[in-house]
Amino acid sequence: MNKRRRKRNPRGQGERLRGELIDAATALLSELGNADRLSIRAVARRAGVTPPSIYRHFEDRQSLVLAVVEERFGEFNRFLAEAEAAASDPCDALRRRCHAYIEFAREHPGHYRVLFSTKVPIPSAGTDWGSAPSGERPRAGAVSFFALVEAIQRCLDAGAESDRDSSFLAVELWTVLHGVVDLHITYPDLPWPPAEEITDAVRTQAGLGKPGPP
Amino acid sequence: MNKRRRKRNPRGQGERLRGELIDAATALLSELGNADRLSIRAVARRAGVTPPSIYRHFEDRQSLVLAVVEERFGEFNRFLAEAEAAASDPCDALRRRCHAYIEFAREHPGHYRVLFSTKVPIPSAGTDWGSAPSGERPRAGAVSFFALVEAIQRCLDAGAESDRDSSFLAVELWTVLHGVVDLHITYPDLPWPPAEEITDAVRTQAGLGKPGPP
DNA sequence: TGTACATCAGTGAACGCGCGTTCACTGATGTAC
DNA sequence: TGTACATCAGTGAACGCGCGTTCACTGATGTAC
Repeated sequence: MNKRRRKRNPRGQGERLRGELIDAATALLSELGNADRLSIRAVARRAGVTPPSIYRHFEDRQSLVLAVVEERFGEFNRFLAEAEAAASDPCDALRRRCHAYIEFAREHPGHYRVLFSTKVPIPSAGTDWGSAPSGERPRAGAVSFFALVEAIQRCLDAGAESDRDSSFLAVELWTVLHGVVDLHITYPDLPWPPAEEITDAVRTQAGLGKPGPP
Repeated sequence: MNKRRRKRNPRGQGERLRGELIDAATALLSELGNADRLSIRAVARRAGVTPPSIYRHFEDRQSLVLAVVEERFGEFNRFLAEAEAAASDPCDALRRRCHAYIEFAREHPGHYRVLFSTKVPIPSAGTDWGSAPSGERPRAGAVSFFALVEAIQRCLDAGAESDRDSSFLAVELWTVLHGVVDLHITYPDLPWPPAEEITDAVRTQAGLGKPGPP
């Protein structure tokens, strides 16, 4: 394919390729929606580089995948936090957070799948079965859960009326958010009502629609 | 591994292997939770047979996978329908249907994932990329959706009070059911409240908890 | 009852593929003198 | 200002693997006579 030999980065700038590899892997992951299928060789092709050059920047395939996933999780959490910024009150902030959740999944379905439908250590594409270090990664997904708990608690503190605590409500809401976006990904052709309408319905039914009387 | 040569089925009984292959594939799929990773060779090993013998019963890998998935879908739908049998009224039937949904996913997480988190034509494990016949299969998942719509309609007909129609309510409920079981699979170690409690909360908040006044 | 033979369920060897990973290497860039 | 040299980002060839699929075959089972 790419006959031209890559113009090498100047000395001391070797880190630049690392970024390009992560970008290439990100793009591929977005198309594949599955960390399993992300191969070293495909990333190398996409980045215009030979496979062995990846090993200068990542110990092995697993490390590359983890680096990419880590970045996506960061982006996801930042995107949701920023969505709250323009809110007028805690319940509005929660609404915006939920809508941002849906928007992220709609814009990046492949990444969403990798983040929230992949069991932790992420198994391998090629040959290397059997090594299953039970890593730290469930935490990464949990970060966004705890952010949701806090957002809900602020609604309750502002007077929203519910007979459940923030933790239960967060599970309820996360569940419906995940359910709606994940089913959209699996069955894009069913005649869905807008995802926001479904989650709004659950959110308001649960008593988190608006702050209490002033 | 299995040095002993398989005792061949008697003439005219060749179909028996077909069943054993589906059983082997079912067991593997349950462990893998991912149709991609189901390989012809692994199924053959599990069934105690050589890989080429599979081609006497299935045209290719894809056909084998589809046959297995079809069977699991049938089992799933039957299980939910049977759960309604002992119900005292339509709302109780709906409750039982929801709980059965959760139970199936809890008992067969791998199968659940294949059924409800795999985009339709099911891509391949080995080499054969590029062929993407946009099959008939979204329908299979949709069957269980329409059964849910009908179960909800029976609740409304029996007097349950809701300001939404059965179709919207079905989406709402399916969403929370899928969300809760799927997140349990991805994050089994989070301190979840019982799945039934979450879906019951949404179901009753939506007005489907009990039939209306007699 | 005995034998020749057709059937057909399953085998064994081989193919070409993409994969992860290793190794010794190349050759432009920057630095020391 | 000019030259020898160390650095190190990236290459090219090779490995052994499991995969899907093909092909010609084997040999026990049942049937025809």
